[in-house]
Amino acid sequence: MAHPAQYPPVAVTVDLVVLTITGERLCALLVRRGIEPFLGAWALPGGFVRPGEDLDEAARRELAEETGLAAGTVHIEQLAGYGTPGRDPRQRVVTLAYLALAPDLPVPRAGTDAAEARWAPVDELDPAALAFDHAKILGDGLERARAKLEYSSLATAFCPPEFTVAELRRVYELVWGERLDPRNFHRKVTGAEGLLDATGETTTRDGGRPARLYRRGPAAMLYPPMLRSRTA
Amino acid sequence: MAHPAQYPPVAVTVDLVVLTITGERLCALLVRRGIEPFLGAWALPGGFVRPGEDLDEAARRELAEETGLAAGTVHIEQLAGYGTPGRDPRQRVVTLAYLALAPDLPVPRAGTDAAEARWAPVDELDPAALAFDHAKILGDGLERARAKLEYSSLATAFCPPEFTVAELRRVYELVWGERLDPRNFHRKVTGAEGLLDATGETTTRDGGRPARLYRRGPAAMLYPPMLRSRTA
DNA sequence: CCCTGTATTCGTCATGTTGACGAAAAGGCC
DNA sequence: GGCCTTTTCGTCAACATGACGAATACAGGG
Repeated sequence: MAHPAQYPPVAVTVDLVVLTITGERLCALLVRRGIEPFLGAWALPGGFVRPGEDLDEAARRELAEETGLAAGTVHIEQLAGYGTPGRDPRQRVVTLAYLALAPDLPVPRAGTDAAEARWAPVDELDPAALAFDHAKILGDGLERARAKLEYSSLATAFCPPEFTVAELRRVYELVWGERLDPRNFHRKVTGAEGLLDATGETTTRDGGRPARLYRRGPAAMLYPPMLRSRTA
Repeated sequence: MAHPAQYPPVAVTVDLVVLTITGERLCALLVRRGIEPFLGAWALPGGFVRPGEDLDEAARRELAEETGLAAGTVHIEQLAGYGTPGRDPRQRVVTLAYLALAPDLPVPRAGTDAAEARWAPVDELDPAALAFDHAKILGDGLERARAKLEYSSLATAFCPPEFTVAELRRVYELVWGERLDPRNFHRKVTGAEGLLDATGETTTRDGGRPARLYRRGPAAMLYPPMLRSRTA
């Protein structure tokens, strides 16, 4: 390992793939760039890692800045690193992408560096319009989220603190873009140990027969996994 | 996004978790550090990303330098980024860790910056003795490998080009540290579509009845997954 | 106040997969 | 030839899944 000083400096940033479900759509948080390069283009929220700041810390700070969201209520995890030379025309920039999942959020506020922010439905978004290599990062984030729904309790991160089985099912349906049988889904998730904690309350906000309300259970993993239909 | 120049430079490195199976053990490649800090301590192989070099490219280059191995025969994938301030006492260093899996390899040669290199059995390795935060990186790499055996064809990356079902089974047993029933394992992997391509040849190198030889099939994913026994 | 519509929740049944284990096949070795 | 080893093929109960019927429990409208 040679001494670092011989190499030109590299800037390190974090970028966020923030996903939420608003109404009937899976949406990603985008900000409109207020500076060059890609001035005016839509991009993932993000920013430079500050001196003395941990990577996770930087990601949580950026999330709070862009969404005004307390970090306690959102799930956040590292996604991957991207550092292809030339991905930022200004200089060498290596970015650590993070995946954040949140329940239905209010309209995002514009951050300090972003002229504007919006929730973009992922299925009607033109990936080529995104700045930098953010289309690839967003795609990787979506794939990670889709895959993790299978074997983890990640889907509950899209739900408010108390939710019904039907609301959880809609998370799966919207993220996977696939319809699931309500009865089999109900049997599966209520049978999975540690996934759901019943509150004892019910709600009729979905119409029809009152549905039991649940909270996130202690289990992080879903066993046995809930497998997507393979159309192989 | 503010301009990068206002922040002090950050060095970017790649570190490698290289795993192989030698004889009856799962081993990780370690190098003894020839310079400060942690002079004389064991560490994961790695080095600085060069200007104009992609991250994956840097990982493959380091792998080749440390093992003398053609990149074609080993599986390599990005693991995670680590950038906690102070993880390198010299300056701020963000590292991108990569996971590499290889079939049984010759004794590694010492790299340019490493005084010495060895295959360390992971089950009798003192994690606290590793330099930097390499114990955590190694642990994350092991967990990634263990998890990916479940739902991918990754185990074949530990095998030579032609292998028997029993050899593939031993990969699972050594990585998971768990014994698997030979008959059920055989049924599972020979039934998994696209996982194995029969060569038509057989071998008796494992003793006993001649075993059919297979090559890696086209499938990257293993469906349905092979689940570890949950001792929950 | 009853009737209808809607969504949840509980069952049933055929099908496929897993885990545990018996037993035959096919070589090496003495 | 007899024995040992390991692979490979079957069997069977337990379990999970997919498809679907049916009862339950509310809201809303006449």
